[in-house]
Amino acid sequence: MPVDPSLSEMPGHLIRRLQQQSVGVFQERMKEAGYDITSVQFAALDTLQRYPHLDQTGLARRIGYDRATIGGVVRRLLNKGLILRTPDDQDRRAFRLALSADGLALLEKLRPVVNSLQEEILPSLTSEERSVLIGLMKQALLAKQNAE
Amino acid sequence: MPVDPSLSEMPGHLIRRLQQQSVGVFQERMKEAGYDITSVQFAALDTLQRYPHLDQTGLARRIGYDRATIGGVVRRLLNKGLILRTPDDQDRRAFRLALSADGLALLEKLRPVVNSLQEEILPSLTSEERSVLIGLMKQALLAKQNAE
DNA sequence: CTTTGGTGGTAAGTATGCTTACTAATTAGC
DNA sequence: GCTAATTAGTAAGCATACTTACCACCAAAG
Repeated sequence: MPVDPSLSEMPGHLIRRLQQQSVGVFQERMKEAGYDITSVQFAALDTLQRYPHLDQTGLARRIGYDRATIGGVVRRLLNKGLILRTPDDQDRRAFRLALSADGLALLEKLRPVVNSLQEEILPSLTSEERSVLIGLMKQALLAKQNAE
Repeated sequence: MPVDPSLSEMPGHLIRRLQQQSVGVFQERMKEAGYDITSVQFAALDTLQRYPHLDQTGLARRIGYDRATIGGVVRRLLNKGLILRTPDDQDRRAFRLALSADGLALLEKLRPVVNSLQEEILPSLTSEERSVLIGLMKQALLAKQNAE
């Protein structure tokens, strides 16, 4: 029983549904594993480990968030004690972000959970199909990034 | 310059980025055309035209929203005068939803805009690639729906 | 050195989306 | 026919995400 013939053909609708399921799988697995972390928060932690010198705007750009949105994410991660926020020496408007010891420890525990959950996001796809899908999604995104 | 090698390989992250771009394209084109309608609201209007007898929960199920979320969408569409909400004869808990005359007229004007915008959501993909991507997304979603 | 433009961060407002909890009403079980 | 389990809708709370507007500050232009 297809949802709606017309809507179900629209990429925008399909993407939205996939996003819902993706977030749902992530939250479910995290909850099962006993962690209280969203996919957005994981992306922030992961990025801060790889790029420790980022300020908030840099972090937002790198993961693709809005400057305003990242404020809330950073605040919640600060409240959980997972990151540190120190004023920039050169620029008194900016704050440099870094993982705390707790944040680093948590991140390393999260990685295997996150990695194993990736396959569940796209169930019923063979690994070839999954690779094709990932490749196509990257292609669609890259064009956008180059356009700016 | 890829964003982050690891994150950029994760379907969940790619899906989220695609969703952002999809919504962004939709809002941009709608704003240009002079309409104040979100993609979610369009999906609701479209579905109500095809299934006029739906109540809120039925509408939510059909498009894939949460029961709680649809309440806000319905309220905003009501405020704009685009839909009608009448108590159900058989079930005094439920409300039947239908397009208003304004809603129907607006929907017909929106369709061409929405249809032409679908291709922009996945730029730099050939129509074959787009078809493959849509097919794979549908496949990944169908499995989920069958599982419930 | 000052004015002007751009940038970092926050605040407020709007719109999804979820969970949990609640009320009211319906249905199923006995 | 009454109780128990479901269901429709709302409310409250949390977490994205966006826009616009604002303040503080930096950087370039004259």
